[in-house]
Amino acid sequence: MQPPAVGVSVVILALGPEETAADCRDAMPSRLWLPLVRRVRQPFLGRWALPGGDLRADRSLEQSAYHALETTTDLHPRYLEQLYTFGDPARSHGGLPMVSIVYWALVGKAEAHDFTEADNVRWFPEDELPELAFDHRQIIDYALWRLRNKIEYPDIATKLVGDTFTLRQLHHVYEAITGEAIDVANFRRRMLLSGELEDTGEKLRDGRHRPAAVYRYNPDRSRVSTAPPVGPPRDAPTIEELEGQRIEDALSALMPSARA
Amino acid sequence: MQPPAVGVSVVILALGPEETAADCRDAMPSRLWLPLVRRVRQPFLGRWALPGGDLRADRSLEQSAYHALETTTDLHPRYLEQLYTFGDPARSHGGLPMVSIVYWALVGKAEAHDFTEADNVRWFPEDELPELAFDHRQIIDYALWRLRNKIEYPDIATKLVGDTFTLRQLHHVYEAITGEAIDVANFRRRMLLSGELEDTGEKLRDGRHRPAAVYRYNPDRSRVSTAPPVGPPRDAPTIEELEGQRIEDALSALMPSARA
DNA sequence: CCAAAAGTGTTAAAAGTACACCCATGA
DNA sequence: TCATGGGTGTACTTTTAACACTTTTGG
Repeated sequence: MQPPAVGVSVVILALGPEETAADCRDAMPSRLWLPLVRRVRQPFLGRWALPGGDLRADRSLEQSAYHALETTTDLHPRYLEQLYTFGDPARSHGGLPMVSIVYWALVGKAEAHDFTEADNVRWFPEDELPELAFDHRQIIDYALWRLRNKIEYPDIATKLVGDTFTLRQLHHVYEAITGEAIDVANFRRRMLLSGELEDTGEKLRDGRHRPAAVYRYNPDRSRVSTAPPVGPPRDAPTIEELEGQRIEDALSALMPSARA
Repeated sequence: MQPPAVGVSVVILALGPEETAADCRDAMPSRLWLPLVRRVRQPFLGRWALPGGDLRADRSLEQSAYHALETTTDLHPRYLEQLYTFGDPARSHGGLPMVSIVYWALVGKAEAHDFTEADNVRWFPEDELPELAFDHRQIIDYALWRLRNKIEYPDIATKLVGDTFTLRQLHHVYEAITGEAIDVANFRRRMLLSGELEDTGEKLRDGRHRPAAVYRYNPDRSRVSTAPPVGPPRDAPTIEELEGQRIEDALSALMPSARA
C-alpha cells in the first residue's frame, strides 16, 4: 500500500472593511474575510479552495506554508501557525489520497487591500462562503474556532490591525471575532494592564469626537510564559527570520509585487 | 525537488508505579513514564526513539497512529490526539528528509503494566530519558507541555488512572503532572462541582484509614462546549470506534498479544 | 449646548486560595 | 487512643462583570 501524497494549505484570515448596514447608518463591526483560489483541475474543477502548495524536502513546513501563501495571494502574514494535519482517505472524494498540513495565517487590515484580485483569487466573508472543494469548509471552521479560542492573547488580535491602532479599533477586532459585545471600559483596563500595549503618543481623530490614543503592540517579556515551552512546536525559522530572508530574496522571482 | 517521506509517531504517556524514596517512607506522587523503542537501523542505530510507523493511504492518520502504537508496544490508548507535525529538513540528521505526524496518547495505570517489555521496548521516567534519536527529545518535551496545559480538564486526568478511582488518586495525578502541591480540599470541591464525576457508591480502603468514595468519569453534556466546534479536528474514527473495529480484527495478524 | 466617543471610578458577584476543623477507620 | 487520610466549613483575596460618571472634541 502506497503512502499518500502530502501538501500544505493555508487558511488566511483578515479583517474586512467596515460595513454599513442598509437599515442603519452606524458602521457595523467588521467581519472576517479570507481569500480562496479557484481550482484548475479535477476533482472539484472550478470550485473554490484553500491556497496551497507542495512540500519540498529542503524547506521547513512553515516555509512551505509561507511560500504557498505568498505565491497564490501575494500576501505576507503577520502571524503563521500550524493548525492541524488532515489525512483521512475519505476526504479526497475522488482524488488521490492526500495528507494536508494546514497552517492558519493572519494578515493586517492594510495589507489585505493590496492583494492580487485575480480571476482565480477572491476574498469571501467568513459567513458567506461558497461551496468549497474537498473538506476545506471544515478546515476553515476549525481555523475560526482556533482563532476564537486564541483571541484572548493580545498579540493575536493586534495581528489583525495595522502596526498602530486605537483601543477602539482593537475593541472592534475582539467583538468581530468573538461575536459578542464586550464592555469597553473593562476591555480598556485589561488591555492596558496586560502591559503589552505601548502608547505611541499620537492621537487619532475619527469623527467629530475626542481623539483617541494610538498604541503599538509590544510584548512584555516579564510575564509568565503561557507560550510554548522549552521545546516549542517550532521546527522552522520564525516569521521574523523569514521576513529578513524575504527581503534578501526580494529580487528573486518569488515576489510579483514591487518592493525595493 | 522531491517531497519528503511521511511517517507517524506517538508519544505515549502513563503514570508510573508509586515510588518510595530512600530517605522517607511516604510514597511519593508517581511520575510520568513513557515507552521508547530501540532503533534497528541507521541513522541513530541503537538509540531510543518514539514508537512510529508508516502512513498508509487507506487509513486515517489517527488509525495509523493507533496501529503504530499497538504493534510496537501492545498498548491500547485511552486517549489519542494529534500533537503536531514536524518537518524541518534539518531534523533528520543524516537520514532522508522526513515529515513526522506526531500523536500523543494516554494509557491507564493498569494497562501500562502488561505491556511487552521486549528487548527493544523499554519504559523510562519522563525526567530520566536516555539520549534520543532525531529531535524526539523536543517532541516529548512538547507533548509534556501540552499535557500540563490540558490537565485542567478532568477528562484528561481520568485517562491516566483506571476506569474508577478515588479523589486521592486523581489528586496524585494532578500533582504528578503539574509538579506542584494542590490543596486537597479545594481540589475535591472543584472536581465534584465540575459535575463530571459520578459516585459509584463503592468505597476503597487504602491503608488503615477511612475508606474513600470511588468515582467514575462521566462527561457532563450540559456544560458549555470548550471542546472543538462543529468542524472538529477529527478526520477519523474515534477511539471508541477503533475499539470496536479492533475487536473484530483480533484474529488478524496485527496483534501479537493473545486476546479472544 | 449637544451628541458621541474617550477615558475613569465604584461596587457587587464570582471564583480562587488558605487553612482550621470534624469524622471514620484499623491498628 | 492515636495517627492518618476522608471530608466539610469558613474567612479572605483576587478576578470578573456591570454600569454610572466625567472629559474632550466638532458641529
